[in-house]
Amino acid sequence: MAAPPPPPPAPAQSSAPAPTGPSARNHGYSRKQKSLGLLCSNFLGLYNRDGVTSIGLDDAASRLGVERRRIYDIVNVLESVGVLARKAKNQYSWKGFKAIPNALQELREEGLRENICNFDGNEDPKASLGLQISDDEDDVERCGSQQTENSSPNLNIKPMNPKSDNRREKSLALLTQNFVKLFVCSTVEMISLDEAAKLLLGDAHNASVMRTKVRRIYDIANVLSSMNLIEKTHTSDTRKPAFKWLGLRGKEEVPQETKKRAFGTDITNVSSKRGKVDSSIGGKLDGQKQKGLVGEADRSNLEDSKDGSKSYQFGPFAPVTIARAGTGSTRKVHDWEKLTSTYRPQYQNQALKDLFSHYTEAWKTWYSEVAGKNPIRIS
DNA sequence: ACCTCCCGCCATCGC
DNA sequence: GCGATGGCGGGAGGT
Repeated sequence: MAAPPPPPPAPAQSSAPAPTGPSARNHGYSRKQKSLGLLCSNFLGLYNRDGVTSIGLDDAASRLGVERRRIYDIVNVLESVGVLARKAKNQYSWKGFKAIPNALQELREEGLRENICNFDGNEDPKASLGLQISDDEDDVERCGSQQTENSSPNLNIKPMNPKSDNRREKSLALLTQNFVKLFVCSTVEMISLDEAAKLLLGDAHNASVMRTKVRRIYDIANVLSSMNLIEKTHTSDTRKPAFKWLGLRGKEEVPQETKKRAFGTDITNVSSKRGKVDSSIGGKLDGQKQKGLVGEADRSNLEDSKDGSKSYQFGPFAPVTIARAGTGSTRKVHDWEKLTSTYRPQYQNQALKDLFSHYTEAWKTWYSEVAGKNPIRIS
């Protein structure tokens, strides 16, 4: 792989238990520091900048201090929404957030074509959602097995043979796309976890299958929420976990970071083993209040952005402040059609770049401090 | 006790 | 045969 930057005592991919140096401190280990969402935020912070066109998985893994397996996870969902495109083995090309609108548009069209949509939040979704969500096991009857295959340019994973199609069918990427279609193709703004699970799996006749899929949904949701495409919440009534679509608009309300898990508010996934904390790195991070690199930069930029009197709309990273636009209580924010056409153009504006450069600057600063004085090098 | 979801084993794929 | 991918679910942290 590339010259491994000295920083993170490289958590061995999956080798020996890497005896965490001097007895791990007290700032005990916390899963939050290793969430997929956080990892994704860091990943984006690392690569979302000018000049980055190609991303090497090994490079990403070592920079982020995680094993490849985790990189595959985020890369798969990022690819599903167009941010990345597989180029070759170990190589992905960075498309950036500006590619999201198109990707979503395509997913939408695809979904409409497949007749996935139009279910109303309240009704029994399964009925209307014609998702090609065959449940495994007896799924052999994959519908069309290719629907996803022939459209989206970068949403796709190569054309596979019918056999591997089976695998593809259960892939995180497909699940992600279908999950997104749920929102993009309908007018619902919020979908509860189990609703989503059912929609994406058909009625889980099998509890274990369901549990597994739910795990996947959590995975997906974590990265999507780190991009602010969705927000984790819970149904007002039942309090059941749910996901709110933020899509290309902003949020209208600050997602209280105080919530259980505030993705993108902490930095790094440095240590590796569960139950361990890299004393050196972890400690420093701790001390430096690695907080908010992403989340905050994000938010603060919102400020900067408002200055950006330039009429530009924020995308996934929409500043909370700005997003307040339609404070209407009952906004069924889903004029997708309008949104896409409206946002697409603006997406490629300078302001967005500024926002991210600021954002990455913060990361860089932290990185060089914590990780050792070495500047970041993008492959 | 239930919810979340990290972790890494191991089946597959592609060469 | 081998490295790259990534499905999958055990089980531990979080609430």
